[in-house]
Amino acid sequence: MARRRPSQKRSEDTVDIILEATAQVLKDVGPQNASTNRIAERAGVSVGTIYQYFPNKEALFVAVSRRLVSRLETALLAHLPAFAAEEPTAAIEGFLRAIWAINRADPQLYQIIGRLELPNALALLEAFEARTEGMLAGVLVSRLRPGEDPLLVAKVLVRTVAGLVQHSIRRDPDAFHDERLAVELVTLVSGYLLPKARPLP
Amino acid sequence: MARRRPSQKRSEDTVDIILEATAQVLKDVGPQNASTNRIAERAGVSVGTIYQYFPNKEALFVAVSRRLVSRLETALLAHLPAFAAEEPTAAIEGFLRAIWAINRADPQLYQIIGRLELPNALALLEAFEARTEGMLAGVLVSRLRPGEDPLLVAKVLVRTVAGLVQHSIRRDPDAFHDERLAVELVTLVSGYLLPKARPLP
Amino acid sequence: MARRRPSQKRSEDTVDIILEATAQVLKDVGPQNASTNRIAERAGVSVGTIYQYFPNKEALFVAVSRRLVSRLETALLAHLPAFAAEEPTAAIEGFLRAIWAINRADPQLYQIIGRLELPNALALLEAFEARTEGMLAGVLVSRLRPGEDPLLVAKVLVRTVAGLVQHSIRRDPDAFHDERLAVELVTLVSGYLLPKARPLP
Amino acid sequence: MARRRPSQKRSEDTVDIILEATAQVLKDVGPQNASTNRIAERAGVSVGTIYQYFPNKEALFVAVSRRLVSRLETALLAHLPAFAAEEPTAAIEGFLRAIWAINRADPQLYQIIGRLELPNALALLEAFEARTEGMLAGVLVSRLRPGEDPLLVAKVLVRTVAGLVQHSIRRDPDAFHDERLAVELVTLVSGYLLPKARPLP
DNA sequence: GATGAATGAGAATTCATTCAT
DNA sequence: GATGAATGAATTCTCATTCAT
Repeated sequence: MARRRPSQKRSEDTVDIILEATAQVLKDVGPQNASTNRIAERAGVSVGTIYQYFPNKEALFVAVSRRLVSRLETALLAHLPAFAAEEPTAAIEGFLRAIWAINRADPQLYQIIGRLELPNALALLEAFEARTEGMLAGVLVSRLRPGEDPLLVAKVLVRTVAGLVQHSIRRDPDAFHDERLAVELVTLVSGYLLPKARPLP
Repeated sequence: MARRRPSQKRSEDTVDIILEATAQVLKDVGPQNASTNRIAERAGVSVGTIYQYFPNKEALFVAVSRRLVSRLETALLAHLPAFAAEEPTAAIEGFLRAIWAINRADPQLYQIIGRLELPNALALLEAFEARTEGMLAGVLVSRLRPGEDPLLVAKVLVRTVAGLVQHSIRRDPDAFHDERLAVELVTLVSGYLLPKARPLP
Repeated sequence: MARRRPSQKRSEDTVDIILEATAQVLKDVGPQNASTNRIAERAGVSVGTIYQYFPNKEALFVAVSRRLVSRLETALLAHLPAFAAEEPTAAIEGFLRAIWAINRADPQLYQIIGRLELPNALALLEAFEARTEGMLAGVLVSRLRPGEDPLLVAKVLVRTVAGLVQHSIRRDPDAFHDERLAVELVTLVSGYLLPKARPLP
Repeated sequence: MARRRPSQKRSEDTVDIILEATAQVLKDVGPQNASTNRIAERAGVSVGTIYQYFPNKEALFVAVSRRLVSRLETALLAHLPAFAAEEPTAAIEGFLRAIWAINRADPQLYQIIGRLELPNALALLEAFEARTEGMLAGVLVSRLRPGEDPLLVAKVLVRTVAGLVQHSIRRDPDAFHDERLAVELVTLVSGYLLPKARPLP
C-alpha cells in the first residue's frame, strides 16, 4: 500500500511540494475539482511523481489532513499553559486564544478536510478534537465546583466556540478581525464558566 | 436555460417525486455518488425526464436546497411567537426550541447541502440563516438594555447554538437526546442573555 | 455487476456489434493491445456504450469466450451422430471431422482465449473441452474391448488431436489444407483405436 | 539499439541475475504483472541497471527465451543417442523420454514464452521445435519403410506428443506423474510408428 | 557502472447530458 | 411528455523509459 519512503533529500522536498500543492488546490478549487493532474501541475511535477509517494488520491488527502492536524496540535500545545492560568478571567482568555489560533492556522483547509467524506481523514480530525476536549477537561477538573462534569463542560465550550468561529469564517473570512464579536465571545464564555468555577481560596 | 415550467398536475407530481428522490439519494449515498441515473432510478423515471424539468444537475440540487429552506422557514416561523414571549426564561426556551426544530427537520440534508460546493445552494442557506438572525434581532430589539446591539447578539446566539448542535449531530446523530447537553445549552444561553436583558417593568 | 440487459432491438444489435468488434480486435492486435477504446472505435461506438452492457473489460472478454464456446458446441453437436457410426473406420473419420470443425470455427480466437489469463474465460473453455471428452467417452463406452477405460482413451484422443491441430495452425494458418497431414492423422488415430475396438458381431 | 556487451565478470553475473529474476517473476506473477520495476527489485538491482544491458523490456524477455531454448537444446541433445537405438521399441521410448525431458525442464516458462506475443521470442521457440523435428527426421530416415516421408512423420510425432503433454500440464501441473497417461502415450506412438518401421534385417 | 526519482503517454472507467424514437 | 441508448470528455492510476547524480 505505502509507496516509496522518501530516502533522499530531493524526495523529501518533492513530498513536501506535493502536499503543499494539494492543500492549495483543495482550497482554490474545492475537493470536487482537485484532480490529481491539477495537483501535479500546481506542484510542478508529473502525475507519476505523486504516485511514487502515495498509493492513491485518498492517501494523498489523508496525508494533507495529517499534516494539518499536526500543525493544529502544535498551536494548541503552545497555548496550553496560558489557559491553565490561575486567574479565571485570564484562563478564559487563554482558552479562547488557543481556539482562535487553531482556527486561524488554516481555517479553509480545516473545514474542507472536515467535509472530505474520507473516513480516514475525518477520523484524524475527530481524534484531534477529542484530544482538545480532553485537555480542556484536564485543566478544568480542579477548577470547577463539585458536581460539575469537566468533560461535559469542555465539550460545550469547544464545540460552541469552534462552531461560532467556523460559522463566522465561512460567512466572512475576515471575521477574525471583528473586534466586537471577540468581545461577545468573552462575555458568552465567561457567563457560562464563571458560575461553575470553584472560588479562589 | 430554464426548462419547461410544470403547468399540469401530473408534472408537479413528477417534479416532487424527483426532488424527493434526489434528497433521499443524497442522504443515502452522499453527494459524490448521487448520479443523475441513480436519482432517476430511485424516482422511477428515466434520466431524460429529469432533464425535462431541470437544465442540469446543479439546478436539481439547488431546487432541493430551496425546498429544504422553505421547510426550515416554516418551522422557524411556527416558533417565532414562542420566542417573543414576555418572560425572558420562556423566550430563551422558545428560541432554543426553534433552533432545535430547524436542525431536527432534516439534519442530514441540512449538512449535506451546506457542503455541496454549489454557490447557489449555499447562498440559499446563508440567506436563510441571515433571515433567522434578522428575526431574532427583531425580537431582541425591545428586550435588550440600551447600548446592546441586537443584531450582534442575534448573530452570536444563532451561530453558537447552531454550531454546537450541528457539531454534535455530526459526531452522533442521536445527540438530540442528550438531555445533559440540552441543560448546558440553556445555561450557556441564559448566562449570556439574561445580563443583557432590559429589566421587566 | 451486470449492466443493462438489452431490452430493445437496437440494444441487441449493439451488443452483437461490440462482441464482434472485440473478437476482431483480439485477433488483429492481440490481447495486450486490445484496449477498450480500440474496440469501441472498431465497433463504431463510443467507449461509454461498451460500459452500458459490460461492467468491465474482463466481462467483455468473457462474453466473447462464451460466444465462441457456444459456437464450438454447436459445431461439435452437429458431428456427434457421425462419430457414433457403426463402422469403426467411419466413426474415426467422423470424430476427426468434428475436431477439425471445432478448430476451424475460429482457430485464432480459440487460442487467444485459451491464453487470456482470465480464470472465468479459461473455465468456459475447459468446461467445453471436458464436455467434449465426456461425449466421446460416452460414444466409446460400448465400442471398446472390456478393460479399456473410455474416458482415458477419450482424453488421449481429444488432447492429442487438438494439440496437433493447434500446433500446426500456429505454425501455418493454412495447415488445414495439408492433405498429407490429414492422412497421417487418420493413420495415427486408427493405429491407436482399432486394436482397442470391440470386434463387430 | 544494442546496449553494452558485458565484458567483465561482474557484468556477466549481473546479466545472469537479471535473467534469472525475470524468469522467476514471469512464473510467479505472469507476464501481465512482470513490470521492469518488479524484476529489478527481485534481482536486487535498480531499473536503471536493467537498461544498461537491455535496450527495452522486449529484449529482456527475448533474452530469457534464448536462455530457455539453449537449455532445451541441451536436454534434447542428451537424449538423441537414446532415440537412435537399434531396437524400435527402445527408440520410441528414447524419443518419448526426450520430449518428456524438454517439457520437464521448465514447463511453466516454456508455456509462458510461447504466449508472450513477442514475435522474436516466439520465433526462437519455433526454430527450436523445427530443429527438433529435423533431428527426429534425421534419425528416422534410415528406419522407415521406403515411401514414408521422415519429416512428415517427425512433425506428426513431435506436435502430437508435445500437444498432449502441454495440454495435460496446463490442466494439471502434476500430470507428469499420471502413469496411465504415459502408457497410453507409448501405445499411441507405437501404433503409429511400428507399421512404418523398416523390418530389422 | 549503478542508482532511483521523475516522466508522461496510455489504459480503464464514470457520468452528465443529448436526442431519436 | 417520457424514454433510455449513446456519447465522450474527464478522471484515476500504471509502467516502460530516461538521465542527473
